[in-house]
Amino acid sequence: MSVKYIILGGLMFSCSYGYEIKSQLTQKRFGEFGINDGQLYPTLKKLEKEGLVMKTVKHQDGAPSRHVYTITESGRADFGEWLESREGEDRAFRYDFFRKDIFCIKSNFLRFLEKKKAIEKIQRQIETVKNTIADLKTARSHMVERKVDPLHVKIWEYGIMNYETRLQWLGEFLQEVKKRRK
Amino acid sequence: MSVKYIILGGLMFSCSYGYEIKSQLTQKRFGEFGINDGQLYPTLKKLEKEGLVMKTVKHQDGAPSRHVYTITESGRADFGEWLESREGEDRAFRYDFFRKDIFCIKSNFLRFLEKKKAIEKIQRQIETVKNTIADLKTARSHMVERKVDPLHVKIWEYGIMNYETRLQWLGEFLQEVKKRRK
DNA sequence: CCGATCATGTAACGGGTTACATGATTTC
DNA sequence: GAAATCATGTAACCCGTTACATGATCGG
Repeated sequence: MSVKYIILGGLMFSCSYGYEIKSQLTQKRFGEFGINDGQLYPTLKKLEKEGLVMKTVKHQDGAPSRHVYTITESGRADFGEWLESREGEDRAFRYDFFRKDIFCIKSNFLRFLEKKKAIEKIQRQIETVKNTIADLKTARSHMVERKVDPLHVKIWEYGIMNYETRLQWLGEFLQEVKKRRK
Repeated sequence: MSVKYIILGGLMFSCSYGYEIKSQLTQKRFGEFGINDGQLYPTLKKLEKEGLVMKTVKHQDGAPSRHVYTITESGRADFGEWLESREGEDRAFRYDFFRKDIFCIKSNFLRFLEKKKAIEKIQRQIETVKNTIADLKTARSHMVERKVDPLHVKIWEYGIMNYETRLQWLGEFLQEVKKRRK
């Protein structure tokens, strides 16, 4: 469901076409954070069928045509409703990150791994997280350079804070594992 | 895929049956963090078909039979391989929480909401997070009382740390939004 | 001429959720 | 007598990913 509103939200700023939506997301967000084609194009079609967006084909000579989508009044209404609603902001989602964080799930079963291997696994994760933080910070300074809306920068900083928390916890967790005899 | 290994990992400790696996997860993890039937039972069947677990039906008089599953050697091997592997510990997952955190996604579009409503939304989220932290801390003290493995408590604490980071960020984010003119 | 970039799509699969379906016993 | 608990399952659906498929232009 979120992809629908990521697209619709993008079209709230200005009309656009599939390829641009995709590249804006991947460029802005540094790398893997994109929409895959297999979801992007069918979603756009579906939104059109539902009357939330309107398509106009823009022919270009010497280049493939662009299917430019514009958000309709009904699309704006749908988006506005979603934005205002509490959908997805519930307490029910509170344990999500446990279930979805495979490193956390594995951590619960660390006793089934030799101590040495367990320690190595945590240390590897620490390195990964350090790299992630570095990348996020690089992206952050690019955002500041490009004078991106400070609110968007602030949201990005939430990512950095999250990974810094993770790094701190990993350090504590590593000590806890090292303390164990077996 | 994670459900497979959550089940298999549980069976590494001791053999069990569907209903018990389910209630252990929901009880231990406080509430909504369970497996739904629609996934639990088919997964158990699939694991049996793959030879990773072995089923024995335990008749009880005056109660429905229990289908008790025991992990096989091949199941242990499969689980051990997964646990040792780096599967799911990648950098590729670094932006996951942005995409999957609907409050974050909405935050990017806050300009399309009246300032007053945006502030209310953030304040509501702050309340939700405060409640979540309180609940997680209650669960934590129950764990300590029940003398749960300190490693599991430490993993639980990661959840608490995460939500405390979120709370801190929300406070900063609220200030940022309040600063804006429109 | 090869690979990158621009541009659009479809088909198949996989994992998870919701809802549906059954039925016995125990507790209030 | 109703509701909760114990216990098992299926069917349909939704969202997302991977892989496949096409084709033109531009830069090296």
